[in-house]
Amino acid sequence: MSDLLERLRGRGWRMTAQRRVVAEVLNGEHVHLTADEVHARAVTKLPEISRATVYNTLGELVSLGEVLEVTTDRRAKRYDPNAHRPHHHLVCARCGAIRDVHPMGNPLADLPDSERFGFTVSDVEMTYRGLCPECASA
Amino acid sequence: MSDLLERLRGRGWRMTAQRRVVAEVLNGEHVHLTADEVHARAVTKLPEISRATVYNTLGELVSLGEVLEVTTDRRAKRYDPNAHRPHHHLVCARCGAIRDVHPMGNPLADLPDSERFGFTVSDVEMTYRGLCPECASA
DNA sequence: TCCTACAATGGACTTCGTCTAAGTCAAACA
DNA sequence: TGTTTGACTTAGACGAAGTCCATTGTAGGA
Repeated sequence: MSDLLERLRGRGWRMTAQRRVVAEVLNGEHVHLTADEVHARAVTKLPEISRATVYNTLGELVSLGEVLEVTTDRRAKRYDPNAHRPHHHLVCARCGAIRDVHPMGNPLADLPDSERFGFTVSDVEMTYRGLCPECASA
Repeated sequence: MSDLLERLRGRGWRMTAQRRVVAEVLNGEHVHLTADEVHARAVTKLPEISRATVYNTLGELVSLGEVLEVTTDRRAKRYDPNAHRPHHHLVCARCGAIRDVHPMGNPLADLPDSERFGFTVSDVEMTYRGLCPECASA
């Protein structure tokens, strides 16, 4: 994750304690935290950090392309640091657990011209839904 | 749409003016209204209908499987009466226009076992994004 | 060290949606 | 047809998630 900090500094990001802490919290595989969860963890490292700053910093990381916003339900947005490798999501319908997945095939090619309505289609988001092992056996 | 009203009555739905109006508003192809838009249109036919009733009725139509909830952005949920034929959505990233689309292929089969993490996968939602003809030429 | 533009703060505000208590009415039944 | 009753509707309070803004603080360059 220090690569991230380096990259950000290289882009002219002013480095502050708050931004460093937010970047540190967003680290790992299958990490999909809400803004409030990020805030809660950031507070343990930097007690005076405000919610607004967490929102601002997450928004900046998203527009820099370093973090993805994930919306799997109508609750809070989640932030996914795995922006380098394109992927989709698998969500447990009961407990909300999320996994990053990499389906085969090319879904963009699966949309015929007759179904494009003249749109310039550039991207597709897929959300698989089901039950995780724990919820399926419960 | 009177089929819908018949089906609902057959399921023991108490028929009220409010419910009839909501069902009438949700009629057509490529209809994806927010709850407030449904309310605004319902009010022109039945001025005293309340927002809460529109929310209640939409929620009931969704749990009866007659209407789908669509979330294409972080704004309000949209309600899609095209629940009979499974489909996905194509969304304009600039103006938010939505079209129902039917991609080829079977995206569920495209998720290898090694990418299922033990989940029982039952469904997939796809959202294509791009620019509609008007926004692309602007 | 000082300056200044950029960042952080906290609280008010907005949007979307849910809940509640009280009033109303569709439809079953006499 | 009139009565009755419990489901339906209403208005407004409430809540969660997120944005905005005026003020205060500070990173990093001169």
